[in-house]
This record gives sequence, C-alpha cells and structure tokens, in this order.
Amino acid sequence: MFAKACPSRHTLEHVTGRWGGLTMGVLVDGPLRFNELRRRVDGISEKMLSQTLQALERDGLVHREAQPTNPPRVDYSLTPLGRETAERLLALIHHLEARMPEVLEAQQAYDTR
Amino acid sequence: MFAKACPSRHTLEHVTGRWGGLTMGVLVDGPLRFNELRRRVDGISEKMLSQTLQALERDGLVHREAQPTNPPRVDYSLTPLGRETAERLLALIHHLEARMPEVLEAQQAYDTR
DNA sequence: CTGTATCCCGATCGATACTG
DNA sequence: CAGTATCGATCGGGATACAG
Repeated sequence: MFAKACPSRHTLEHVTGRWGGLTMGVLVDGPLRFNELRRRVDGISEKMLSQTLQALERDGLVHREAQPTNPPRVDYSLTPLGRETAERLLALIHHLEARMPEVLEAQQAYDTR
Repeated sequence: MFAKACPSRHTLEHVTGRWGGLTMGVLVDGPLRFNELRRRVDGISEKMLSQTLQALERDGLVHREAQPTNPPRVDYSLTPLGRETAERLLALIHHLEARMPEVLEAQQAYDTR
C-alpha cells in the first residue's frame, strides 16, 4: 500500500490532489460543461481544469462527451467508478467539515503553545 | 464546500496531500517513533516527514509525545479524530486499489486512442 | 465555447550538512 | 535519535495569447 512505485498512488494523487477532488465533488450533482465547471470550482484556472479533467478521464473516473456542433459543447460526467470514488471522497470531506470546530480549537492550542 | 477561502480546504490538503495520507495510514496500526515512520513511509525525506507531522499535529489529527530521556524518544500516534479521519481516507484508498484493474484498463484505452 | 501553447514566477521538495 | 538549516533543482500553476 505504501510502496513508492505502487500505481494506485498516481490515481490517488489525481483524486486527492488540489483540484481533482473538488472537480469530482461538483460533478456528483450531475453532468456539467467546461465553463460551468470552471465557475463552480472556485479558483481553478482553465489550464488546471483541462489538465485535471484529462487525468480523471484517463483514469476512467470521468466521462467526456463532445457534441460535434458549432459552437462546440462538451459534457463531463462521473463514470460509475468515478461516482463510487467520489462518494468515499465526500465522506472524508464531510467528516472533516463537521469536525472543523475541533480542528480549529486544536490549531489555537498549538499556536499559543 | 468549494469556496476558496474555506478553512477546511487547508486541513483537507494536509490529509490528502502527498505525504499526509500515507503518514496517517501507517499510524493506524499503532504509535511509531520518528525514524520508524521514516522507514515505513516509502520515499519520504526527513524534512517532509517533520513538516507533515507538524501540520497534522497542529490540526489535532496526530499526537506527539516526547520523552525527556537521552537519547530522545518521541512517539507519534493518531488522536481519536485522526483515527476517524484515517478510516475514511483508507476506505477511499482501498476502494481505489481494489479497482485498479479497471483504472489500468481505462488508461490503456485512453492511450491507444 | 472549448480548449491548447507558452512564458514565468514562486512554492515545493530532496540532498546534504549540522545541532541538541 | 530527533530533528533544523540551507541550498538548488524541479514543478505546479497563473496569466496571457492563440486555435478550432
């Protein structure tokens, strides 16, 4: 599990990285287009959103569906695997948010010491 | 949940960052000393282990107990909050590892396309 | 609208040496 | 043993411009 070369570490980093989790989190509610995603993931740049989506698509967590229309329209959604993964990730996030009072208290105690 | 300024994002990054999760993962099995941790978290440097532990301790996820002996002995362990957090994180990691065949298959398909 | 390409800066991280 | 200090190299990531 903690071997350096373990291939799951790469995927784990995509999911838990700075933008991966947030991106999957907003996709849980349903498919979104590129610029909708960009607006909902607070602070992400075009470049990072593009890179994040490519990594998640390559890992089979996100499905990309491009309509050959003009102007182009591309919908991103979670695959079944992506949805299962997002659920576990959200369980972690929600747990952390629920416990933030404890965390903040611990930080206060640490800093004053 | 996805606000840029949300304080839980900082803690989330400590937990899901490159070393935070791995460090908490090895601590689930019980308390460990500094160099034991260093050996078990494959590839981590002294500096990063030190920084990681300080961040997790400040967040109230890891407990640090120093014995005033010579040579010094310091034990690191998970707090109850840290344990609950680690469980959810491990649920994510184990899920991902169990599905790695699917992930690798998706990557193959993506790359050949 | 949906991206890609380029530049560039600062943060991150590893290696090394050193201290208590 | 348990860290801290310092120095480079690397890399993530933002801004901008551009393409289909």
